[in-house]
Amino acid sequence: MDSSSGVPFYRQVIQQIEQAILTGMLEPGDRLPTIRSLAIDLKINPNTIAKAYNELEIRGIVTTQVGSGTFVSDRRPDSAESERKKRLEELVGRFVAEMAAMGMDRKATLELVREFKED
Amino acid sequence: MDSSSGVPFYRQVIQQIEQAILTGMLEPGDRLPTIRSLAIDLKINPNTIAKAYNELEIRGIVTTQVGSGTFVSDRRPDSAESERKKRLEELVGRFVAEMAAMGMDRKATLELVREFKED
Amino acid sequence: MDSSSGVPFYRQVIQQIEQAILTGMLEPGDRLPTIRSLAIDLKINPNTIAKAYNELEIRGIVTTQVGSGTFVSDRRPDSAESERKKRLEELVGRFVAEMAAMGMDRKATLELVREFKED
Amino acid sequence: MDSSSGVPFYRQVIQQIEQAILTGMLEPGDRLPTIRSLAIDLKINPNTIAKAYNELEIRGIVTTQVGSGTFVSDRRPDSAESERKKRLEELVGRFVAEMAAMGMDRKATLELVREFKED
DNA sequence: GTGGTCTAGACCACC
DNA sequence: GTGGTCTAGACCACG
Repeated sequence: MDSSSGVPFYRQVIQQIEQAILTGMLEPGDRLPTIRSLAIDLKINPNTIAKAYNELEIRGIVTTQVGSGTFVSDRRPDSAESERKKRLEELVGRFVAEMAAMGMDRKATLELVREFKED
Repeated sequence: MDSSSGVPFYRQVIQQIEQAILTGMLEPGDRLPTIRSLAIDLKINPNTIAKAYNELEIRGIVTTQVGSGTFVSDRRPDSAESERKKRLEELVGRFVAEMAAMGMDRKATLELVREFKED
Repeated sequence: MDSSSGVPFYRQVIQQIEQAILTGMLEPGDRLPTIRSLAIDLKINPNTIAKAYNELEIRGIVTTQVGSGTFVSDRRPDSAESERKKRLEELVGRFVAEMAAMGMDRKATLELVREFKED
Repeated sequence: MDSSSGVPFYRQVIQQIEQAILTGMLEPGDRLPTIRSLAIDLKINPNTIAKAYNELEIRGIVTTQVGSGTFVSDRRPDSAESERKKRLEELVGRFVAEMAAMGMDRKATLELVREFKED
């Protein structure tokens, strides 16, 4: 959890779970950590996890069995390709705009991306 | 104004003005639109514009002359170089991570940035 | 609010709003009651209303402008056509099954749907 | 068992048994499946079946003979007509509302119900 | 004054 | 022990 990013905790949780599903770390049918255990792990309030799980359920990404847990839903992200492209487009677009706002043109931006080293 | 992006209006205003200065559309000494006229233009609350102008003034990018308006200041918006670098680093880092999360490696990411076309 | 029905308050709120949109009492662009005013009206906790509004937003039925209110969204269910069809199929399927479980065959079911009068 | 409907399993079991009695599939004096066999059949926890049978007994719909099984009692399940109508009304109402929320008017809804084919 | 986020805690239904 | 519902209250960002 990154409390300084301004991104709400529950949204960070959602992203991480979507991430895990995308990368195959979580597969359809897999059980998510219980609300309480994850809350303890992340050191945040259980209700915050519950809110994240709830949104994932409304969006059809997971399903909930009261009394037994929360599971990755079978429905695959079939919206898939088009949705994925849309999201990539959006990601790149926002990045280019932010870099431009910092005074970096496309060439300079490319240079920075190329040379970026992960910690 | 993009009300669906989650970026606060006042921050969008700030970015657009910085952008305009960077591109030369606004030059040192130029007068910015009045708070009220801009508010009407953008169809948002005048307080929101005021907040943006205020933050721009704090950062030394514009100066306010009570009674006559708000002007682009002479000082270039060079918020200390180190700070700037830090922010760029952060921007690029987050972007690279998000793209990786979508399954794009550095090469694919560069390709997308290179080919991105603004609307 | 019917506290004896077993249906959670927030779900009752959702249904009533969907209902109001259905009947045209609420139209795209209309502003919903504020969370707090509705909470007072219905004599329940504001957070409960917020939960209902939140779910409506996730489902794309309303949109929220922090600071100014919650509005009936104009976007129609743009969720990709295939996704939409799937959901409709699911909705109808479950309904037909439930009616069958109550001993109603297709003909009787159609009759009931045809004659249903909104409150 | 429909785990996505939100209706508790034990209540679904109750409904199905009431249903079976209503339609004559089960008659007074008939023996219900044992708790364990039904649990295996439906792939749910035996406690859940037990809870359903228990509630049916409280309501006088079945009687239990320890050591020999659970039997349909003589009293007919006539909580009957008014309750039944209320439930049907509710079922249809919610369905119509959900379809409306998906942008389907009454006519389109009827069409979908008419043409729905079970798997 | 608008909604958003987070915490905390109580009580319930289900397995 | 699982998640669900509801209340309460604090603090924040936005208009």
